[in-house]
Amino acid sequence: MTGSCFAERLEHYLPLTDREKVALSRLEDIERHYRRGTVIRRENDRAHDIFVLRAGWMYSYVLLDDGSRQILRLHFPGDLVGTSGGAFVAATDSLVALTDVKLCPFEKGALSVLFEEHPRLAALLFVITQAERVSLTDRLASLGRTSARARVAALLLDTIDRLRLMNRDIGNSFHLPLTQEEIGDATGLTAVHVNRMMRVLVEEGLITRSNSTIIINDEERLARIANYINRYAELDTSWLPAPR
Amino acid sequence: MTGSCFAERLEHYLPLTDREKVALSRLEDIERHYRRGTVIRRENDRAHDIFVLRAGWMYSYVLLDDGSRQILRLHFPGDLVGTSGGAFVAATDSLVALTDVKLCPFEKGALSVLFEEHPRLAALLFVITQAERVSLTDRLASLGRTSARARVAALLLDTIDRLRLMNRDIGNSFHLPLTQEEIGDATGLTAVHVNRMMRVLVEEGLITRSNSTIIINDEERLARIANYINRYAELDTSWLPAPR
DNA sequence: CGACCGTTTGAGTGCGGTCAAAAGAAGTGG
DNA sequence: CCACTTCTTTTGACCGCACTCAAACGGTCG
Repeated sequence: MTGSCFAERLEHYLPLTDREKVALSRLEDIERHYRRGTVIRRENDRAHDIFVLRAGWMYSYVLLDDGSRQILRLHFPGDLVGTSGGAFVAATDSLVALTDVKLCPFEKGALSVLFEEHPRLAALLFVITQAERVSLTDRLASLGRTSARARVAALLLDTIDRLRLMNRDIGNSFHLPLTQEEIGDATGLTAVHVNRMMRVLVEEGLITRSNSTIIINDEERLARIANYINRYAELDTSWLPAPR
Repeated sequence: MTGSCFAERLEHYLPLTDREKVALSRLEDIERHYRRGTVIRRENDRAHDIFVLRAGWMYSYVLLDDGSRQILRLHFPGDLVGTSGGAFVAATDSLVALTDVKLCPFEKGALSVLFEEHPRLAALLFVITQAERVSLTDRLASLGRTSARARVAALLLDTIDRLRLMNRDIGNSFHLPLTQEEIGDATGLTAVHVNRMMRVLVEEGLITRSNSTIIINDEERLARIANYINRYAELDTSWLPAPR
């Protein structure tokens, strides 16, 4: 164990050298704890830092002029969070802790060292960023061209597949600490309609709910109605430079 | 002039060294021409190559099971196209030429050299990828939380701002070679409703149309109703490593 | 135990979709 | 260069999915 959560995630795609692991562990020198509901950073705040999410769930969102909210992405342990700070002086989105979280902030300048001394890690970072971009385009198609029922289904599937990345033995159920309001803000629906769609999925036997635990009964059929593709299974790392 | 279209784009953010320019020009060694309407690459094709778009417009899209199409992004001269190929063996989207185009394909392995020998360029590539990711999240909020009228307005504004990146003296008008069907597929609307919304924008005096030329009469008000932010104006390159 | 937040359900509305048809523009072949 | 076809735009009438508003119910945390 290197103690680096991010290294652990990256090793799913590629075995890392010791030097690389040490470099990555630098990003997690500082660990901070935040309570459920804490706003870690607001849109337009200065974006000095990027974060490694070590434990707990977060999400990023934007508020529109009319007061409505769009949740841009859920974040799970092992994720790099607030990466848009790498491109802009001011944060483009807000970050909230959905559960209690352990978060490791690092200055974006720390990436500079990575790019200079660890070209393979930098390239892997690029690959992962591309995968996230593709995941966003999947959601774009979901919001633009699929029904409310399909959007809710897609959110559930995306969530379980991403949880599986860091936790192999999840099976077909997981705890979902999102309110229906939040599911609505992620899928572009109202809380009321999310409720109805969840009930429909239950009635169709596709999922089961008890409290905030979701059981996915028929993953294949759910994926078909949601037009969902699991993008996280396999990345192409064949072209990366040699490790240092 | 280096002859590299991509280098020219990057110099808007950062003056490049001669060595860097030479490295970038490698990516444009091969230039191919395609006619308007040509499908350059289909979803699930092998994604060996990434492209520099030298001239003309393109777009990337996905088809859903029910036959509907979501246009994921428009591409303009100076853009890197098909970058998702960097992360996946098979293409995640299809690429089509909207006008006649000049396109420079390069193997994704060529990026490896960039990461090893030009850390600053690699980091700049990372920055630009992040900016594109943010642009996608803006569209996500647009599709998820804004009206049809606002979505069409946002598409027009995003287009003109991106054209301005490579062509300073565009003013407030541009030629839009998209059909209303295509605008619909980009904004998650039907062609019929796009037509209606365009007419509304004209009636409100916000834009003027003649043939396929768009004049933006009141950019500020249009941006307000569209909830639009120009993300391309300024990127934070302060943290990048030293050039080589 | 009460206050609060989230879930659930019902009734009615409206934005954007669907279907259809006609007019206009652009490409194609003789 | 014209006749024909096909694609695109435009407009009208109607429909339905998802939204709004409202109220009741249930869980949870001071």
